[in-house]
Amino acid sequence: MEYTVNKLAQMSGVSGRTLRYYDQIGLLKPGRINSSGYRIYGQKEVDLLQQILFYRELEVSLEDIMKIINQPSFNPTLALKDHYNELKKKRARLDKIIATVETTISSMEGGRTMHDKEKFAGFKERLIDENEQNYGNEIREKYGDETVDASNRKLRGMSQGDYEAMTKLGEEILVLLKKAYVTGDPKSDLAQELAAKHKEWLMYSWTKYAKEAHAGLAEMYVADERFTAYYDKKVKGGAEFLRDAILVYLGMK
Amino acid sequence: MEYTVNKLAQMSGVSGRTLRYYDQIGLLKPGRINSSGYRIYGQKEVDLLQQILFYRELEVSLEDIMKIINQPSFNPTLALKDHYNELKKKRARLDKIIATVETTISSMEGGRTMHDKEKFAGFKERLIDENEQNYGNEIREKYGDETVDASNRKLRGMSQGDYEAMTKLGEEILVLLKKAYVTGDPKSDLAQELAAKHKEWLMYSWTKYAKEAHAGLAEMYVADERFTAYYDKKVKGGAEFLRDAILVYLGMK
DNA sequence: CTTGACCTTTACGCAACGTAAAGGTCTATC
DNA sequence: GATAGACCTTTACGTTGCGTAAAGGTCAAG
Repeated sequence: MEYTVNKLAQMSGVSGRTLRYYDQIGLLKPGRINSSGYRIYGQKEVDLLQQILFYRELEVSLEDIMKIINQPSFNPTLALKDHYNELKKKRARLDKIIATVETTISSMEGGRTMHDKEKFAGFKERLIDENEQNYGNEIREKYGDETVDASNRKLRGMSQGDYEAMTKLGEEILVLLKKAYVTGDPKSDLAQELAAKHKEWLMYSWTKYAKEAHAGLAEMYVADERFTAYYDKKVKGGAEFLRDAILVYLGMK
Repeated sequence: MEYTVNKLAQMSGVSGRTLRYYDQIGLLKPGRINSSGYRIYGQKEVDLLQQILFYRELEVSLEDIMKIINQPSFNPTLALKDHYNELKKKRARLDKIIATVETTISSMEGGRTMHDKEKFAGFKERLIDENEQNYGNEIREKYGDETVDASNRKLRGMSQGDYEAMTKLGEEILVLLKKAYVTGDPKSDLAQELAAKHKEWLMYSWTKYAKEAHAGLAEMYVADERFTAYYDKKVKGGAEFLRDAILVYLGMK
């Protein structure tokens, strides 16, 4: 069976222009040219075109496709593996972008000015939730809690940079707590700066901020001895002072 | 603080050309032009550039960025949501592609245990490889593409005979599809013969057979319009019928 | 006053085609 | 056998977001 450009085009789902272009760059030349200069494609070309379209579907560039099908010394498997790695990188980038867009939208809707890093954290939490909702039980049954928890940790795992920034901020807070504590006044500028920084610190791991939650946490610092111990380690009475500063900051005291 | 193009470029991590381009298309114009015609950017422009770069990172086109930042009536949240949907589609496509590449690679690998003829071809192949590397272009010039293409087919693991047999089998499959389709039953003997022949046909090009890969390909026949067109050309609904027959054949339906 | 680092505009190049435009060819019908 | 309409040809500009010369003006320092 022989075909003219547009016949072949219609058959294969590409445009005539595409076939002419492939001819032009030497990727797929017609089997012969008839007396009127028409391109005539035969069975061989049809098959080759299918191969070409297969690779094109895989987002291989025409240049690389040319190499794959024209040069016997070229290793198609290796080429595909390279390409595979590129695709994975591309998807990783895309995932990151999608996450950012999503959090950007939700922060736009919430009308809050969000920390870039906070946006990331928020998305991860939601991811974990969705993941758990959809596959949690199944995976838990199949692979055990260990696996699920590990994956959650991973999802939750912030970027190295975020983690470092958060840790650093946590240290700053302790230093600031010591300085503010000597003022003895939860309303002092230092104490209020402390409270603000504490909120900022929280935002690394919280997806949604509510005054009540912040206040509740502050109370917990005093009520729960584990927290108390953590802040009192730096300054005796530190937990209590921090709570008071936060309550003032929130306009609750 | 004021900056010339390249100062701002260095500060923001883009190229000077990029800034000139943004000026050209009206996306970001310098605050003023000095007496020598130099572009001078102020703080306002720096901030705007940062906004622009933020959106650019999210793969928003410059045209859309322009809309977002220039038109007060334009709803950025809606715009981002549209964009978000596009991104998700893009990722879905990418996932499909990656999956296909994976199965293709694994089917390409898997050793050369398949066809005896292919093993033989393996020897010749190495010969051809060395030959091509040294004399490839010369041969192409002297004997034409025909010769080289013939050897390519060998590289792909097929002898001329295999190639013809495969083509013939491919045609048989189309005929059989038509016949089987009229039974209307993917479980019918004819349909199952069809599926078996399809597997046989696959084995010409696959080095390793896996049910999952076969099933995946069957799904692709329906999902990918090019394949669908190919099989539907013979019988309307042919691709779908073939897929069902294969799934039954594989015990997956 | 020259040198070299900066700035300017103009313009071609990239990937993979889409889309005219201007013109030749085939086929069917009057 | 003329003519319309469908199909083919080549040429060439447009698309996106710049990179990369090329040809030339400007500025600060030695």
